[in-house]
Amino acid sequence: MPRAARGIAGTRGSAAACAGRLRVLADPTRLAVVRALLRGPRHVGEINESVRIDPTLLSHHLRVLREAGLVVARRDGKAVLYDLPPSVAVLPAGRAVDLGCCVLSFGTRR
Amino acid sequence: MPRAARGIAGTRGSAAACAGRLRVLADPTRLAVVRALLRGPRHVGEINESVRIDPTLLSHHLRVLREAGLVVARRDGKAVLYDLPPSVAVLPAGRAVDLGCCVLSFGTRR
DNA sequence: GGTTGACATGAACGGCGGTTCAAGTCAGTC
DNA sequence: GACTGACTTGAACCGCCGTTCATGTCAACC
Repeated sequence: MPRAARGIAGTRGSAAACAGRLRVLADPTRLAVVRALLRGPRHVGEINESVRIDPTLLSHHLRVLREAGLVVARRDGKAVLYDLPPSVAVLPAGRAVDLGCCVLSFGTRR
Repeated sequence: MPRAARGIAGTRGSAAACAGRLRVLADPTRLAVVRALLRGPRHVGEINESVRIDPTLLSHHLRVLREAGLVVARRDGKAVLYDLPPSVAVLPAGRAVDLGCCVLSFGTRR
């Protein structure tokens, strides 16, 4: 288990947990994934149209996000559909994620 | 220069820059420092009353925050006073920091 | 049931980042 | 101007994290 996810599990609600979740998002790929999912559920292939990296690498990043509870996955036929769990997506719709300890909101542009 | 700060300097405004700034905050100590400064300027000694770590280590973290532009320092006699630059501290007063690419807001409790 | 397409998982490598230790700077005080 | 107090800087260690390569799984299709 990655350090960030383990930190979250072990210290839920503490400052360390907050830093742990931020650490999960402190990666361009994972941040791009979350921002893509803010616009709605996406298959892995669709996500990769945004981030454009080796699918294996994307899968690893998705695992980190999953273990941090920042995304959820479910099978959709041959593909897998990723989405933000209700606890993470907050108003204003498609513009912010709730990390529990803090809220990360993105600008109106883009 | 730390990777996070270098990433910011080299890719201002991009997703990588955003991730870089998040990475700077994705550390319990640095997060605690910023949260302490949200309540107003503090000397290093005062900051350390919040975070309780080796002063040398705190100094290193403060340097990372400085190089990321998330804090500013100025001499105050024998001590050094740290503060959030105006561009970073945003409304609601003492509750959020503006990273340029996104805004990080903290809950009302604590 | 074999094949293909779409992802996930495991192992291993390399580099960055947090920490520590030792030394340096800067400003007051005697 | 030596001394102390408050930080800062530099070098070095080492573990974690992002990446890659190789392999495994799961579902649809023929």
